[in-house]
Amino acid sequence: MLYGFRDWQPKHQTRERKFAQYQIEMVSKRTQAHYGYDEGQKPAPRRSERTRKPAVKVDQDGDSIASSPLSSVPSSPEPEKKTPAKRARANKDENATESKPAAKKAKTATATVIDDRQPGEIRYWLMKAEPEPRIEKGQDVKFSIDDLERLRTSTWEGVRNHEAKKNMQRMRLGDLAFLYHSNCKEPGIAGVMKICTEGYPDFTAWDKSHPYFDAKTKEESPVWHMVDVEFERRMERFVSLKELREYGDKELKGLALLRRSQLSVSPVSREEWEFIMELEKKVVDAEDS
DNA sequence: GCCAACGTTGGC
DNA sequence: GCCAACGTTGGC
Repeated sequence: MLYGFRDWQPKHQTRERKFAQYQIEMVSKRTQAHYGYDEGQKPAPRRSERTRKPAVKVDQDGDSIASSPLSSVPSSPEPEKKTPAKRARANKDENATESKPAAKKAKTATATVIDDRQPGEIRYWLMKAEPEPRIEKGQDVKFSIDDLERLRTSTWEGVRNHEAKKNMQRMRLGDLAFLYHSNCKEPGIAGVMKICTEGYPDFTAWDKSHPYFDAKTKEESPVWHMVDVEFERRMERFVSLKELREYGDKELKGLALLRRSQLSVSPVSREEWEFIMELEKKVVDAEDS
């Protein structure tokens, strides 16, 4: 398993070395290829478990750590958007929440984010992908539950919104996420995935040929981060946005997907997660979809 | 294709 | 720091 880029020292370490700092168990081929990972040298699983500090410092827009070692971040680095991004185009809200007041300070100081997760606690997320073909810089950025089922694991690159990135940085190994189909004929939840690496720099951001290239960022000081995800299962039945909205003023009143529709990576509370899992089991009439 | 809701940019 | 113009997301 990858434990993230906490100790990453961008200027002094080779890519291979950086990669070796991870604990690897289930990592997408793309990540393996990028960091020169070789099966034969798989590091022994580090059980030491990461010790998490109670509080972390993150700059206001959640960037935390981008230019400095992640050490101060509770978790991992930040994610990004788009390759899979294909997945949803980025989100924008990040800054929204961090908002201006915070932003101002951020430049000069860091805001403290409390990592109040209990030991062993799992958190839940929703990540948007675009299942229908869309060409960006000559490449099709579509990504659906079918693709993930075939690949088994995938990077989740391409997120170019700070708030979404921050959410990815808060992810921990073993967290679960809904794969949501967006910007398509029938938007809704298509499957469940497991987070299999914590955040690390999104290497597509400095790849000129990549659809999600961001000319303003550099490998020496990554701004965007991503995670790797693992296919868990398809939903037993597709749970559409329309159906979720039926509970928008009740059980799912606080669901970020409904309240912040432009955020591509958003949190789901345990109650919301369990409610949606129950919804999945419900038998629906064809016309009811 | 339309358009609402935001986010970003840049002039002042 | 304000705010108009513009760009993007994403449902419909």
